Amino acid sequence: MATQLGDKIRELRTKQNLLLRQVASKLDVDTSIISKMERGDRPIKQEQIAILADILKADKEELQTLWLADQLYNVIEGQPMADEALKSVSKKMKKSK
Amino acid sequence: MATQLGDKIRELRTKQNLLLRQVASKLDVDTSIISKMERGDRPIKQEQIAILADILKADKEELQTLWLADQLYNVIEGQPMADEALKSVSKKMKKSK
DNA sequence: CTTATATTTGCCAATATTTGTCAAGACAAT
DNA sequence: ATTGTCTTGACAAATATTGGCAAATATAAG
Repeated sequence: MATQLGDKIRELRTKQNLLLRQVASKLDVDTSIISKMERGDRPIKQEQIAILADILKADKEELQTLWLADQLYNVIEGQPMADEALKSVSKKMKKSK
Repeated sequence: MATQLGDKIRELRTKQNLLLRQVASKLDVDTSIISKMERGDRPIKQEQIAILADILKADKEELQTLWLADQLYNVIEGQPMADEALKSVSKKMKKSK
C-alpha cells in the first residue's frame, strides 16, 4: 500500500537523479530501507523527515503534513465510523486553539 | 491522559451501579485492566467495544466513534501540521466514497 | 546475450513495545 | 480495624518492529 509521503519522496529523488544509495547514506540506513519507505512497505520515522527535506530540497512542513496524513489514514482506513470520528476530532481541535 | 471512550464507559458503568469486577468478568480480563481502560492508561481493543456496548446497554456505533476519535487524537496531538493533515484526509475520504 | 548497476524482496536476529497478572497501596464506609 | 472497591507499579511472556543482509529482479549499456 502506497503512501503519500513515499510517493512524494520518490518523485523528488528521481527528478534530481539521486540514487537510493545516496539518500541512504545520509539517512544512515540500508538502501533497502529507503526503497521500502518509498513504496510504503516500511514506516518513515518522524525524525527522518527533516533530513529527507534537506536532502531533497523540499519543504519540511509539506513533508510533515504528508506524513501526518498517512498516519491518520492508517487509523481510519476501512473504518465505518471514519467520517464521524474525523468531524469529532476537527471540532475538538478548534476548541483547544 | 483521559480518553473520550474511557470517560464514557465509566459514566455508563457507574450510572448502572456496575462494579469493575462485573465488567471485567464479561470482558475476561483482570479488573485492573478495566480500571486502566477507563482512565486511559491502557488502550481498548476494537473487538472489546461491541462487548462493552452490550454490557453497558450502549450504542455500538457511538462507542466505535469515540474509540476512533481517540485513535485519531493520539496521532495528531501535539503535531503542528494537525489541521492541514486532517483537512487532507477528509478530502481523500470524500473521493473514495 | 552479457555485463554492470540499481532496485526490490524475503528472511533473520536484535530490539522495542504491548500484554495480562499479581501484589501492594489508597480510599471510603462501617 | 475490617471490608470492599478501585488504583498503581512492577514483572515476565508474548508480540511487533527494526535494520541489515543476500538473493532475486529489473533496468540500461555495450
